[in-house]
Amino acid sequence: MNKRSGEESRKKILNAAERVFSGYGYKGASMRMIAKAADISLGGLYLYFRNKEDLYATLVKKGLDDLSRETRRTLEDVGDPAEAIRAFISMRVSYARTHREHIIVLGKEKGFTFGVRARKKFFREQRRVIEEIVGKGIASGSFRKCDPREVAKILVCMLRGFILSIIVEPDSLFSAEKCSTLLLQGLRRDDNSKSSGSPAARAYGRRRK
Amino acid sequence: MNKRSGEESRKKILNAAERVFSGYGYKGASMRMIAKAADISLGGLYLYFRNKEDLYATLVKKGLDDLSRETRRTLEDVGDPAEAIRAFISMRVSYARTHREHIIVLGKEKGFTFGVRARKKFFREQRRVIEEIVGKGIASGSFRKCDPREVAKILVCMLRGFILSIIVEPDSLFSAEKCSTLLLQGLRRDDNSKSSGSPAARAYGRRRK
Amino acid sequence: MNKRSGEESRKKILNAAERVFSGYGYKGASMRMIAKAADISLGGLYLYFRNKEDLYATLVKKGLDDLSRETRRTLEDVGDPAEAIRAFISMRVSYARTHREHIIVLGKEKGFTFGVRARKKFFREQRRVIEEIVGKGIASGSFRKCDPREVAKILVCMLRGFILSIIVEPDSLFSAEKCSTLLLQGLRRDDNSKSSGSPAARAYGRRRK
Amino acid sequence: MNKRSGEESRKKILNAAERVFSGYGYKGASMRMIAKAADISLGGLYLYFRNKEDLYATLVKKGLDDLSRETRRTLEDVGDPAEAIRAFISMRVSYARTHREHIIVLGKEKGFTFGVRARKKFFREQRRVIEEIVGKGIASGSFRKCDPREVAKILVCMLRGFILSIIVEPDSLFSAEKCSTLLLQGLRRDDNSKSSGSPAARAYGRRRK
DNA sequence: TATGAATGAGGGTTCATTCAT
DNA sequence: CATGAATGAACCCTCATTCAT
Repeated sequence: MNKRSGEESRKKILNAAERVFSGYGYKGASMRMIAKAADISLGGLYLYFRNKEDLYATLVKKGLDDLSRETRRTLEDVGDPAEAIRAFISMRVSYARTHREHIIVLGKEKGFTFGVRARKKFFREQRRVIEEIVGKGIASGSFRKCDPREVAKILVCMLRGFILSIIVEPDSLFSAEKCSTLLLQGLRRDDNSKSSGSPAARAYGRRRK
Repeated sequence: MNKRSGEESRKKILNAAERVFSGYGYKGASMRMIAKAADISLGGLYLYFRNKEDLYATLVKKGLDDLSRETRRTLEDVGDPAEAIRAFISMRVSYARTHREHIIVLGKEKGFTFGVRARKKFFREQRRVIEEIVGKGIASGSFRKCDPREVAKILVCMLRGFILSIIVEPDSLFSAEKCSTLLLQGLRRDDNSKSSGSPAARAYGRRRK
Repeated sequence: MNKRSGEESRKKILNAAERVFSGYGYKGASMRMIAKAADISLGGLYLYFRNKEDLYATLVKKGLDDLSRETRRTLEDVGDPAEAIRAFISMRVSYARTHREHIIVLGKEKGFTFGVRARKKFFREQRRVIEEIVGKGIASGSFRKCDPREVAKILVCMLRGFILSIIVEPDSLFSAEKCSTLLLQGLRRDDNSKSSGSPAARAYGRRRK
Repeated sequence: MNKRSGEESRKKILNAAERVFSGYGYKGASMRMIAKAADISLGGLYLYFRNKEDLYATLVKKGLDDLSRETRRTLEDVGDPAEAIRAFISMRVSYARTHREHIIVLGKEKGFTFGVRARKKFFREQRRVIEEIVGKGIASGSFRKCDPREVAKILVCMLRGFILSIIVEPDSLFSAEKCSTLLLQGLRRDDNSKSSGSPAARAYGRRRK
């Protein structure tokens, strides 16, 4: 009967579920697969989680909480905004690489509210953190004038892309260092100037409705 | 009987499938839903596509081809590297916004090789295009010295993140303009210098295995 | 693939479901059993009925409608109240015997509204019919004074018991003739009198709270 | 650990089981529900009862024994047959009303022999009791000539219907008084006569096979 | 005596796919 | 070309029952 303590089983299941969900997506993962991966019976899963969604939601919550904590920890000792940006990117990239099992391709279903909500909140927080850093950078004069909100969106988006890439193109990942440098220094040489918007770019924008 | 020409039916199906796949994900979409959306019988689907995977793969291929074409078209007249970068980002963002139904949350299954392969090839091409632009920029002296491959990876990753964000956080999308500017000019003020890599960032990298 | 016309399959399923439901009860019957009994695949069931409840409800509705029609037909030509009572009982008993498969031990579940509602309506109608007959009998002077509503309740109850007995004690069923006679003539000899309520009966009623 | 004496636990379980079975039916009730209602562990149930069926059977046996005892007690002091009939009906109706939780919609399964057997025996006994009363009534001249067996069947059937009605139509129950009176006096006025069986009734009987 | 974690068969339902028409 | 009835495997979940503690 393979008796173990309750907490132990719960953890085994969460571990297995993480692997399976991350490998097959929410819909693609079956409770049977998870049970097998956790070396527990099918029914056993339901002793610890009300249903598939509950199991998934627990996993998501745990993952996001962990990442939130890690973010706070990373930034608490860093004063310089540029350093903070570097540290943030470095941490997130490193975390994504080492916790690739946390990455779960989200399912789309009616009433699949929890995961989405938690994720939104998480990303809102992350953006706020970056906004603050950038804001401080501008205030201190070390960053040029720009819209901190927009920078935050871009950074978060990029990291989202990085995470997705880990799954679909793990052999083409960028380095955190290079990414930070690019973001901080830009592509142009220093003497270059500031035109915002160009004929070609606008042309495309117009061509499409 | 709903007679139409073969080609017409095929198109109807592809259109419907795009809508349905993009709305429910690969696993979440059922052949029945697609058949209904295409106003064709369930069996009819199988006259035009061998199976669900085939239908999906066709869709992906079409989408990527279209985007490839669009990319070439956008860049063919642009000489200046900075302009090219702007144009590229602008086009991709604009395209993603207007073709959000092309975006399909990818399914993961054993033997789901085609979509992945095609996608990889597409992104490899996209990276090559950017590499070229950046390479030219460096050669012409308008860009600072950097690794074009790495820049390409970063840009592609960012756009991937943007696309995913359209689905999961459509209210927090960045603007192409701001993004281009950030990438070209960077965050730092011009007089700032070039340290690559910092204590804090490296610290985190080390803390984790 | 065992192709048949849709209507044919539907009927086959309804027939099988009637047998299985009546033999095992609502909960005790499984869709698999029904499918096997109908010589159709499990999935095939769901082409004709949305779910188990729908299948059951269809069956109940059909049965009650049929019985309602039969009731009307039986009574439309009968003028004399006593004859009507006899005819009614005779019909119901005979119907129950020949359609024992219609009898389904009702399941108890949350949200199992349909069957219950339809049944209630049916029995309300049946009581109304009897009330009318008894009312006419009293008016015409052939029946003694009594409460037609109460008589109706009693008769309907008795028939309900009969139906249940068919399932649980098919070897101890009463005859419609004898039953009618008892109801019409009563147990006592004519010269006997009318005391309503007796010491013993009242005693029991009081003993219990 | 919730220590109590064995007998106490047994009773708690039986009480809980009665409530749960009567509320959800045999199939609808789960051992978990019963355990929870009895405030005992799931495994604990199986210390007192071999399995679900055993628990159910015990309950049925207890209920029927109780009712048998009640029946004997009610009738032991009643001499007059008419009074006995009244008392019997009154007791049964009153008992059913106050012990509605004894009523369990019976499950039907293969090998579900016990409940059925006990019930059959019980009803056979009940019929015998009534037969005796009616027989005495006829012998003493207070009842008209009729078949005591048939009367017994009818009465038992009616009470069975009453019990079922408590569950499915608790707002349409007849009164014991009125029922007794109807059975004793019949519907017809005294001067009415004796036809046993009528064209209409027989017509229906013949129409159906 | 008592617990509750564990099992696995079986429940209702969906779905990609096939095929006679 | 087109239909839609039919299939059966697989899905999520529940349940009676067992057994180490």
